[in-house]
Amino acid sequence: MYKVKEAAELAGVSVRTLHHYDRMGLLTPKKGGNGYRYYDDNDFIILQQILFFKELDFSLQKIKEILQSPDFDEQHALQQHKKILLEKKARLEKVIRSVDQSIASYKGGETMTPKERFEPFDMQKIEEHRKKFAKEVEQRWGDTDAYKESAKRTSAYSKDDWKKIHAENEVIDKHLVQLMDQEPGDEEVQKWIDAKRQHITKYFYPCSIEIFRGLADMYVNDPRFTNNIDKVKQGYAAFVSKAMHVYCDQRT
Amino acid sequence: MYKVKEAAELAGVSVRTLHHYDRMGLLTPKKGGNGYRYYDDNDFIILQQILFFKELDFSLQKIKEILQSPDFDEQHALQQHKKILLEKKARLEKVIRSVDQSIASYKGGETMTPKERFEPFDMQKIEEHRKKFAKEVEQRWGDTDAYKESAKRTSAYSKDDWKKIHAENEVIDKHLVQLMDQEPGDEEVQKWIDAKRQHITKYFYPCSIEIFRGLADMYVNDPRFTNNIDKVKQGYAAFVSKAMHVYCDQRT
DNA sequence: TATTGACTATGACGTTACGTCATAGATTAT
DNA sequence: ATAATCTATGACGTAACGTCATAGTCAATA
Repeated sequence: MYKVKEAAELAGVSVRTLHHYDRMGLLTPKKGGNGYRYYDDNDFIILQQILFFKELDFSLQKIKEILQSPDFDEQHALQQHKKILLEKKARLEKVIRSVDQSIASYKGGETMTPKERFEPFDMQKIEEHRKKFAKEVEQRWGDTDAYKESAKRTSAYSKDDWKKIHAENEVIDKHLVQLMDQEPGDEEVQKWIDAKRQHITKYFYPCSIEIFRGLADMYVNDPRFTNNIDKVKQGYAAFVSKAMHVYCDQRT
Repeated sequence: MYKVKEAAELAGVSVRTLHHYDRMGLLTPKKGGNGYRYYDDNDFIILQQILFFKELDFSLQKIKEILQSPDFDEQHALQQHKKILLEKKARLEKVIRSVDQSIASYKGGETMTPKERFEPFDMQKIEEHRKKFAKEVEQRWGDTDAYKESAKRTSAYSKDDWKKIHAENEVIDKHLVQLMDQEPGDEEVQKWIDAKRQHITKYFYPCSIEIFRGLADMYVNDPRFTNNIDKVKQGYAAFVSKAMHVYCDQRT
């Protein structure tokens, strides 16, 4: 039988935390006539379980559900939770790479312009764009397996994966830049535009014509995106956008 | 000149977010006679900078400092911030491995007992223990370089690092188990106890005699820890604890 | 035994970055 | 002119406690 402070010290948490758990009905120790909380061995076991799931980054609400529902599918919950953690990690890795690039820019010489600050984010913009459409898709077709699949895929790339993705994209851009004197409807141009779409489909999500057209618009309408793309070559954004529209028109 | 909603949509944030930034003085657009907020190109540049640093996981307060202090050492801030991110990532990876182990335990057969739930956490317990001491150390010697160094080290291990650390530890345990019929003060035993201390020093923190003694006590007093250690062999925790005490006694 | 110091309880506000109403005035479209 | 849409401000809600503030309880000391 330990009183709060002792119990808290043994478990390595704060007194306030135990108060909190008590109040929310997560861990309710016996109470003496004086109103004091007394923690016994059983309470400690529960507390350990709480801390366990907390380590796994579950919310206290979820933990309450887990510990208080005897038929809770813990296995499934863990699987689900792992996915979330992997997504978190992927996001973190993106962020770290961005910071790295920022640092590198500094070392490379003069201060970054505001525009340059956004360079590492081209792929993120694509992601944002996808999410917008994904919301619509979700509302239209619900939480289909295909949709889930694509959503899963995008958040599992490693550092090296991203490098590869970027590299492949550069190849496509290089070819298209060399074709900028051609008509947007030129066969060669259209071949590479198709490659662009395949690239997105392969690494991000099934890029439907609708979505592709949306991307084309974004290329010229979103200044952040335009600037980014035009870095490849002046006027490249407009050219690609036109070519993409031709591509989409041919397929509807 | 865009009104809030339009501006919000262009930037991909909510109207409430822009209200919020305005109120906290982070992004204050021009206001019309009707009290409406009007965002111009310059506001968008600022907003982009805000979003950039937000991606980097800075708090809005920090962002305000960065954007409003002309002599802010952005370079240094980025370096510092990267460290924090790497620590975050390391913690995340720990958690993911823990979840993996939990899942594996399920697949390995019967349901986990509460005790077994804590198995993956031996290293974390060591970490907790270190933190306790670290706090004292910090109060005694302040934020010294040596302390910072050791703190940095522990949160930078990769998946593979941990594997190696575990493997090395197992080797030590294996040898000690085979020496369990010897006296705790036996020379061979003491050699491996020293190896144990070196192991901790190498991978975690300079393991002083004081701290090592604390660990010895923990081995037998913290049931979570004891159970974990006794999995190696029944009675192993007590044996190691005794041997560690002998080791420490010899050195004070 | 009275007092002091350590501990306990409850209550309530603070934190972060907004989300989500609620209320009310302004603008725009029909 | 009326309705639909947009805008503003204000205020409460969120997660998991931290941090007082106030007041009662317990154990040791003078």
